[in-house]
This record gives sequence, C-alpha cells and structure tokens, in this order.
Amino acid sequence: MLPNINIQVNANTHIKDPNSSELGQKIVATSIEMIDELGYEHFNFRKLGKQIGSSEASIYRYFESKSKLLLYLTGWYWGWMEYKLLIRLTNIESPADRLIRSIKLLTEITEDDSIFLHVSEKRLQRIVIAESSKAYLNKEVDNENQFGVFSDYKRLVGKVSDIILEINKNYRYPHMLVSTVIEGSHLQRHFAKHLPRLTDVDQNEDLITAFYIELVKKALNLK
Amino acid sequence: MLPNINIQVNANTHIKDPNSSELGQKIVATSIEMIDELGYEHFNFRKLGKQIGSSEASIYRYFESKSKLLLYLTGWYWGWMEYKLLIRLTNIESPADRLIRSIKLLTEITEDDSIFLHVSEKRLQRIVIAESSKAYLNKEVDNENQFGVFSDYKRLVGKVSDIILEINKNYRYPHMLVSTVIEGSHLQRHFAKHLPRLTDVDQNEDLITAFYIELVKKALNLK
DNA sequence: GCAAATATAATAGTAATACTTTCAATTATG
DNA sequence: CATAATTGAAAGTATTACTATTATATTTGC
Repeated sequence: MLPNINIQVNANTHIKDPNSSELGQKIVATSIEMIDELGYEHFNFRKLGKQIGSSEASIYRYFESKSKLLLYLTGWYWGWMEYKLLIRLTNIESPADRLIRSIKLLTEITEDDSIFLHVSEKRLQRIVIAESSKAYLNKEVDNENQFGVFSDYKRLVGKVSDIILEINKNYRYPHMLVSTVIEGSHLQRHFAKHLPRLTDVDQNEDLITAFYIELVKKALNLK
Repeated sequence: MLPNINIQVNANTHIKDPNSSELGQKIVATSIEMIDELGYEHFNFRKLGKQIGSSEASIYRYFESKSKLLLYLTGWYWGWMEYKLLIRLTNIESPADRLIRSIKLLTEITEDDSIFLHVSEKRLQRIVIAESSKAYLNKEVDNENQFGVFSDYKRLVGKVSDIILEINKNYRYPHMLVSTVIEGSHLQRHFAKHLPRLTDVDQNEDLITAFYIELVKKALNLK
C-alpha cells in the first residue's frame, strides 16, 4: 500500500471527490464491478445504490450523471497508465526503447498487480475497452471537452507522441499513430472476443501487442 | 439512376424490407438526416414519425428497434462501399495498386456523387463514423452477431484482407490491419473535429488518408 | 369491380430510466 | 456541544423504447 500515491482525475468529472469519503470510494469500486458485468447501458445509479446499500440521490451528490462517472473512471485509468508509464520508462535511455515499452504498456492486457487499488484494474481496462468511446462519440463532446474532462487522455497521448518526435522530429503523424494504436488495440481486443472475423487471433500468443509493435516500428523505420 | 442496382442488407436487420414501400424508403432517408443532425442518442422513432408524418407504430413494423435501424444503415453503408470498391478495382491488375486504392476508398471522405441514392452518402458516412461502433460495443453483440447482422462489414474486411494476402501470403495480420485502418480513420475524423490534440490535422491536406496509406505501405514493405 | 388481405394511422398505455426535490436523520468538525 | 455537512428515504417528473388495440386506407387476387 502506498497511501501517499493518488491518481488525480480532472475535477470537472465529479461534483465531490470520491476519494474524500468511504461512500465515494464504494461508488467507484462498485460501479467498476457493475459496469463490467452489466455493460454501461444496463448499469444505472438505482442498481448501484441498491448494491452498496445507499440511496440513488447520494450517488448524484458525487457524480452529476452516469456519463460523468464514466468520464471519471476513464480519466482515472489514463492517470494510472501515465503513472505506470513513468515507472516503466525509469532509467531507460534510448528513445526507441522507451517508445516500444510505451506501446507495449498501452496495448497489453493489464494485470491485477495494483499496489494501492481497492478495485480491479482488469475490470477497469475492460470498461475502457468496451465503453470509453461512448464518452466522446456523442453530441455533448465539445461542451464537455471545454471543461477538460478528456485532458488525462490527451496528456498521455501527448507524452508518447513526444517520444516519437525524439526519435524522428520530422515525423508528421505522432498523435495519429499513438491514438490509432491505443484505440485500435482496444477494438481488436473486443473483436477477438466477439467478432473474430475482423481480427487475427491466436490462443497462445498476444498477436495484438505484437501487431502494433511491428506497425509502429515499421512506421518509424526502427530496428 | 440505376434502378436495377440495389444494395442488399442482411435481412435480420429489418422486419420488412424498407425498399419495398414508399414509407420504408422515407424511414431510411429521413432517419439518416435525423441521426446525423441529432445524434443516435437524441434520435427516436417518435421524432422520426412526426417528421415524416407517420406513426411511431408504423416504423416499428419495419425495424424492431432503434439499434436494428442503425444496423441496417451501417450494413447498407458497407454494401455500398463494397460496390464502390468493385468499380474502383475494375481493370486494376497489380495487387499493390488494388490495395492502395482500397485503403484510399475506405479512409477518404465520401462525396455525394451517388448514382441512385435518395439519401446523402456524406451524412451516412458521418453516421458510420460517429455511431456505428455503438452497434457492437454492447452486451447484445454476440446474440445479434449470431443472426449475421455484422456480415456486410465482415465481408468487406475479408475482401481487402484477401488483397493483402495476395501481396504477401505470409502476412500474419491482414484482418487486423484492415479493421485498424477502417476504424482508425473514422476515429481520426472524429478527433479532428472534436478532440484535435489526439490527432494531427491540417486544413489544406487530407493527412488522415495519407497517414493510413503510408502506414499500410510500410507494414507490407511496399513501394 | 369487389371481397379479402395487408398496410398504415391514431391513440393510449407500460415499464424503465435518468434524473430532481424535499425533508428528516445522522455524522463530522471546530 | 452546536453547527454544518453528509446521507437516507421517499416521492415525483419527463422522456424513452416499445406494445397493444382498433379503425381506416390501400392493395391484390379473382
């Protein structure tokens, strides 16, 4: 346990910081379980309230809407990824190595090796894979974007893009490459499970990570 | 007008073929306009009925649900794309040329040069970009997939993957590459409009198509 | 040209959802 | 210990996604 480490999520995703109380933490932990199991559409605050033995109205005092809760969870995930990235790149000098390690982290299945989490990282990753795009694929995106609710994601993409520019400062598509890899690998994980004809799966190997690493290397003429 | 050409969409997306009546065609044409303008979430059959001067219940005789209508529209789009692909590849011999032409078609902004459409292709493409993933990012996907409602999309991905295998029969990720390019280019279009820090945009050039063509060429060591 | 089948309109209704409001009870804080 | 802040309980609202019913058109088969 490292109680002094805390993932900071953009404040406009929540009314009241869920870290500040037991109820808030329970809302977050239990909503991750429930969204993973029911899916975002079938999940609601009434069911969540019932599960944690609390009232619907109390949940609304932490999150103004179901979509803000989703934004909080995804923001938390990207913050957590950024922290993991920091650790994985510590003492790695070569920009090419740093990039490949980053791509690996961003495309791999997360393990539940969390040092301070009361919640399952694996579940949260499944939520990000299956649900996170619903947070920006709507007509409210511009409005919400003004309030910075996507900033955690953008910052992470920016950091990896910077490594690309270190390798080749003339490369024209650093952000496109990174967001293509992140979102692409999520989609491929979903396809592998549900629409396998859209991907190329293998029981024994993680071809998804292998594919994106190869793609990035070739895009940048590495190795 | 080529009245003898008709895009066939998987029959499990609709109860009654909307091509078979004037009302059916009006449902399709008007729903495209309205989903494009309101977004999938704010669109519903009551509003659609009002717009076309018809009753909600009548629409339900063509489509059993809002999500089936979305599946019909996207299925139609992929069928239409397959037809366009057929034309664009006619008389082109070289597999590499065929592939690049395919990638171009799949990543470009569609023009309204339709020869038989009563509806806007551009609008439909915007719907596919912003809404189509909602059709499979849910807990119902396996159920619906059983009934073949995604077959039009899979078939198209399969065809382009076959071109890749013609170029290099040992390439391990043909489907992954194609679905990454299609879905990736859609996402980048969305990001360019709403979350530009996640992409690399330029007012004057179509960098999205350029990026994916370069990506594919490098992935397969072309040119 | 007319009966029978089919398609559509009109209307009302249902269960669920995404919140909101109010007020009382509880708990934390200074 | 008093005051403020938090939570619970309960009821209520507007909307949505869809169903059911019945009446009226429209098409089709003969």
